Amino acid sequence: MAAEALARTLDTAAALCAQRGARLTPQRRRVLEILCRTERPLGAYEILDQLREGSRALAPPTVYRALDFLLEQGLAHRLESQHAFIGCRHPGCAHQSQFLICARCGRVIELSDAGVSERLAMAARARGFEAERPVVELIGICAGCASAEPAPDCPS
Amino acid sequence: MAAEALARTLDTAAALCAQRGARLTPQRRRVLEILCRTERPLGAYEILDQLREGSRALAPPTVYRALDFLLEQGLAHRLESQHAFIGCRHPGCAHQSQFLICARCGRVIELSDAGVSERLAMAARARGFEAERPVVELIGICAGCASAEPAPDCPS
DNA sequence: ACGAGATTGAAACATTATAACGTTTCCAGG
DNA sequence: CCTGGAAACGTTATAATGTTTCAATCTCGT
Ligand SMILES: [Zn+2]
Ligand SMILES: [Zn+2]
Ligand SMILES: [Zn+2]
Ligand SMILES: [Zn+2]
Repeated sequence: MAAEALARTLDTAAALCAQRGARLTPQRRRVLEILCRTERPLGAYEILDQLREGSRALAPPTVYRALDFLLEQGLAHRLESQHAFIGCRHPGCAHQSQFLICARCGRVIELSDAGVSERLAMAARARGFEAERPVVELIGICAGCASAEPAPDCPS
Repeated sequence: MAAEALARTLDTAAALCAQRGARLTPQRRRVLEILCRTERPLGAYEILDQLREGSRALAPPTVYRALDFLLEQGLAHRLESQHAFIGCRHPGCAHQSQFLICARCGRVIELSDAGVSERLAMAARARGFEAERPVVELIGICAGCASAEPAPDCPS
């Protein structure tokens, strides 16, 4: 994420937390910044490595606690299929997300497609199931990678 | 799964594999049986524990290899949000599944809702994204648990 | 029988995540 | 200003999940 957009995202996050009485401490803010600065999703231990830059010795719970907070506040998302985390692309707006995850370049597109959410809700309701936490992730090939690469059946 | 249904599922699996030239070895068959006999999804190490009953000392790769085979053949599914595996409820029929996972009792309903699949495909296609492996899991409360328990806002 | 390829056994290792416990920091009320 | 309770943080150890590696064995077509 570009520097300006990053600053704006962090400001939005701070405002949201203030408004909710939640504390976006320096450490949590730092984790959010690391997440948002990166295009790709990051594993907890990758975040930890970046947090440690500057010779501080931090342990796994530190980063997992910060992530729990960010997930609760809707400032970050967990990609279950990747065991990784990503900064939310539109924090504040309550949203059910779907993720398009490129298996080649690792980039992620965060959607909030109402049609998909509705269909899922319908399917669940029809079985008397009350959905609380949807996990919708499509692993595949993004537009950029599809055009940059030869077709799957192209003779090299 | 009841004994009869289990036997039928295993026979179907054997027939499918034979037809494809894939080898449903005793070990793989045993893992499939463990998966299908159980209502709930099972972690790899839970399966391993059951495989070991009879004092054999098996290592993790044994069960992961069997699971890889079953996943490839569409005889089992992996629940990404649970780090667990489940036997397919309708093997043979090519299908994209969605899973309703009860957070209370652990039971799983495997859907193959065409409307959901289509909506997802549309949303992806609109972004030039070619989905290869969909992960759709709704965590929530199943009908049985909802009726058995007091409402969330019920004063105890 | 022979050999290529698939399957299995076994040990070590890598990665991801949490439990448990103590300390520090923050903030509201006295 | 004190002070007590809650939230946040530090630290160690450990649980849970998944992979690499290499050697031994089995299967099947020739
Ligand atoms: Zn989001
Ligand atoms: Zn890509
Ligand atoms: Zn299935
Ligand atoms: Zn239930």
